[in-house]
Amino acid sequence: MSDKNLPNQVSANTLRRLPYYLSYLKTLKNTDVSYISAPVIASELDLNEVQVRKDLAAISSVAGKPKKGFEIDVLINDIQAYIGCDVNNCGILVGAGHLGRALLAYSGFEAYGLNIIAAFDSNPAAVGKDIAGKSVYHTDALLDFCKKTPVTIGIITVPAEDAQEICDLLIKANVKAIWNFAPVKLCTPDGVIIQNENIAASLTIINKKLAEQF
Amino acid sequence: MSDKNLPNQVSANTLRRLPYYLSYLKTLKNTDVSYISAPVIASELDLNEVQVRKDLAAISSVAGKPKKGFEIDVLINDIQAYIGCDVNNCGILVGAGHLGRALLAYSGFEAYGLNIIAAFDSNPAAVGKDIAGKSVYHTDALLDFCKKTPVTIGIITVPAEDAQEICDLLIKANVKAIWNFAPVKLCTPDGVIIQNENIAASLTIINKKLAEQF
DNA sequence: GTTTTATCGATAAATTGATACTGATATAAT
DNA sequence: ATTATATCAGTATCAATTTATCGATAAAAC
Repeated sequence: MSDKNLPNQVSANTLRRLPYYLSYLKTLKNTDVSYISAPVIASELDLNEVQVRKDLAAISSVAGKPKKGFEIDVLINDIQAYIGCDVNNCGILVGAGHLGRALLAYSGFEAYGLNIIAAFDSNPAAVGKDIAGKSVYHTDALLDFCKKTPVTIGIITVPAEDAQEICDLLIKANVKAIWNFAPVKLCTPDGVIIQNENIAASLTIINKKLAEQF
Repeated sequence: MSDKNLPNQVSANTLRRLPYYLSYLKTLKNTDVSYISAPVIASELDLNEVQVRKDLAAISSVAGKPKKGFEIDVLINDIQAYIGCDVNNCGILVGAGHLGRALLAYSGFEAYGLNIIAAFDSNPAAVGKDIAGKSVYHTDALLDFCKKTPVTIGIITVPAEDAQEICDLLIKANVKAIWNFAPVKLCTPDGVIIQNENIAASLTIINKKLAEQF
């Protein structure tokens, strides 16, 4: 049973806020304060005080102390543990275009438990290259690669029209989760985790707000 | 007055779905069908039928026809217009690291009305380079640049600890919106639009789902 | 031309997430 | 030691979003 004393139904919104808490708490680590209260976090991060308390209660087993707040070090540890900083998932990336290369080179994912170990592309010009110390193989080699080295997370950075095909391939390769950067809904069997990253959506929101303002 | 016959309070969630509608509708353009119904879109995109209808009603002035649905071409046009594909916003990017370079090179933003015209970095090694035809200048030159060439959108891809400083600089340079890729809450005066892009959040969600499953 | 039916649009219900409120409690001040 | 107070945790309220229901209607079938 996956029974913990923490609620196992934390909303995606809460999850989204965790990295912000973490980043803020880390800025306090160098200072001399060792406790932080929910109202202070809330005002710094422009959130509601109760919301902060609920978020923290959901992911941390430690209780806050009246008049002082929460112990910063403990909070940092709990958030990191909850986020999965301690896990180590192997990932491969398919589509070594601009976006793909950037993600390959980006070093921030290790802090969130993801280790991208290789990339794949069907473009002969990309195959064989080395990006940030990671090799780019031909997509045809993907299945064999995953037989030898079990991969948990597949990252899709191919154009929208190719995304489903790559998705099918990744599922055949037995990945447990797919992180999809193409703006398309992928068809997947039950049990495979899909996380859509939607950069265009943010631009849409910006455009809308800009248009509203003027 | 910014009065249209469309509701001007479309939720962020709806906005987030629009790119998916658009991408799906475009796949139908090559086929021989010219009408699409809300139930079909819903099942393809794994959404609720009513939700699809509401989203479309919010952004399109055209009515759907019983037994047929919505005219695909009209929908595509309406979504594109709403998203702001037709606008042309000038953007600059600060922080020509891995992520920054990727965004510079990524060609998909034009389709959403954003044209990144230059990049800035304080690292001498990056200054002077050309990335995807766009020059990287020193951050010190940012203010002058924006005086000559008005910039609407500032993109922050610097490390978390430098983000606020760059944010202040961009505001001094009179940008109207800031697209922030650092996982920190930025302090800004009223009137400046902030859109946070939070790649770490997605990883958090994936990790959580993976942990739940096993 | 009439009937059947898929889909629409609108309204209502339910769910979810955010915010406000209240009593309890540990810390700090007197 | 006693009092005052900031903050916590839990409960209740409120707002927003999603989902369900229902009559109306245009297209298709007969």
